[in-house]
Amino acid sequence: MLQIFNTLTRKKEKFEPVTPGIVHMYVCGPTVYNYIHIGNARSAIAFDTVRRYLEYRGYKVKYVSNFTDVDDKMINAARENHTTVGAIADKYIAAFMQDTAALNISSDVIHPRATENIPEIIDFVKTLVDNGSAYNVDGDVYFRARKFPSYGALPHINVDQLEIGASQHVSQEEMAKKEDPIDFALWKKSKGDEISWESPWGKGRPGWHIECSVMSTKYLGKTIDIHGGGEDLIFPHHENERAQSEAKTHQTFVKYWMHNGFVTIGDDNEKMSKSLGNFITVHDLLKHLDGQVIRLLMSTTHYRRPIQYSDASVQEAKSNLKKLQTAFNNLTYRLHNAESGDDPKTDQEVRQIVADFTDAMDDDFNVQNGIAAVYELAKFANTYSERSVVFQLSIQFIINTLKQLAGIFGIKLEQSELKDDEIWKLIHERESARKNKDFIRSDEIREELKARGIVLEDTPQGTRFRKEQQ
RNA sequence: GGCGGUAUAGCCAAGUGGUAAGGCAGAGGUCUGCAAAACCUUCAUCGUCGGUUCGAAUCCGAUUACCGCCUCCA
Repeated sequence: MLQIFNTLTRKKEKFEPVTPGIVHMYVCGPTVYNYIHIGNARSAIAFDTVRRYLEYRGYKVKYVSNFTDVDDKMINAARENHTTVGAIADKYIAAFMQDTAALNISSDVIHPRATENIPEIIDFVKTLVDNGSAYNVDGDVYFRARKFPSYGALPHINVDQLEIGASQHVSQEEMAKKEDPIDFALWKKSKGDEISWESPWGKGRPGWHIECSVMSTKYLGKTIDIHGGGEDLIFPHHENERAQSEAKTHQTFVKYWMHNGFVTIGDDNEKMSKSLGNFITVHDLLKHLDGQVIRLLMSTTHYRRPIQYSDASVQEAKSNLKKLQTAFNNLTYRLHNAESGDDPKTDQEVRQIVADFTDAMDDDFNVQNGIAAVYELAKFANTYSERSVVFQLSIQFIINTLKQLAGIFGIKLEQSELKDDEIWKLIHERESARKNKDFIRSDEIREELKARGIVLEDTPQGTRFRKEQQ
């Protein structure tokens, strides 16, 4: 039985989607005014891993993740670069697609943009104004938060105990306009020449929270199964989404709220964020690091725990990735020297490991126990592939299983191929040199190939090769 | 000030009452022409203090430290 920790109830709950067999999930995406940093990547990876596991469990998943492509930061970025908000968005959305592809995040995602849903946003806000949930003050529209009975339930806060302006991000003018300090903007009046749209309240643009409510309900329906994002979004962003959505539809907005922990960095494990300026972009990281390493590091940390990003954690992920690839290579190599048929006892042991994996992952995506099962399978694979007699079908079964389970973590296991004839010649030359006990020549060849990134390994079944990763 | 999270070996980390999974790094070994890879062995009493219990990392109380949120944030 799959259980998910719901931020709203702070409990693990049995997962039962609204429609049996189908999961509707929405994950808050980035504001596209810069390259994404590894904190953004963490969120995308965490929920992509959730998605892959749900699919493994047989669910069909419809996945929506937005791009916030208009807000103060977008406007400032456009101004600084003497270009348009749209151009900034296009540039960084393209970069986002590249970066997330390198992290092997599924591309089967609907990516709506706020600016492409303006009429729907205006309609949504209009409904809230009409039913008394929101009010217009001279072109700015605010939501009456206190009027929503359960306001504060998601973040578990008592509205009266909020320290007004604690984060020091709200201007005096804005405070003066609101009926109540906790009210939040649905629609922002245009300040002169900045990007804007016509609306019943004059020229303006959407507030931040409204886009997610609009796009979530538009693409996935009034009640969705999973809504995800970083834990910094719990309040106010997700609480505001919940309030405004339910004030409009009078139905539960989200069944399971899921929030991922932060990526921390530095000796004091400080949260990585764009505003703190301590961020590493995925774009830069990929220049010298295999995306699969980052993927493994992040998908094997439980989504609610912080990830300490450091040289040590990257190194560990590198080693572990290599471990998986090696086990896969060892098996694949041995496939050529296997007896036909299968070995039921081996298959049974593999199935047991898969059962352990599933048990772990069913428990709120307990990936540490899940990956432990995968490492056990890798060890089992290595031991098996060194047996004197192995069976093709069993090897193939282990390969398929290893590939499938690693795939849930976003790790692609593929057979490396050597297309270069010259390299093959050298490998064959070395084999005959070894037969003639000409170890000087054979070591020479091994060194030469190593310098070209190809490592040779001698086994009882012959010489095998692998490409050395960077 | 309010709310929440975390504290387990050098590092990452599992574990919700019965005498501490797994991984990385380290050490020793097997295998190998030498290697590589793999495999085997080895490496902690769970922040501190007190309590409950036959028995606690696990429950209760207190305490300390670090991190996060309180309308920019994944």
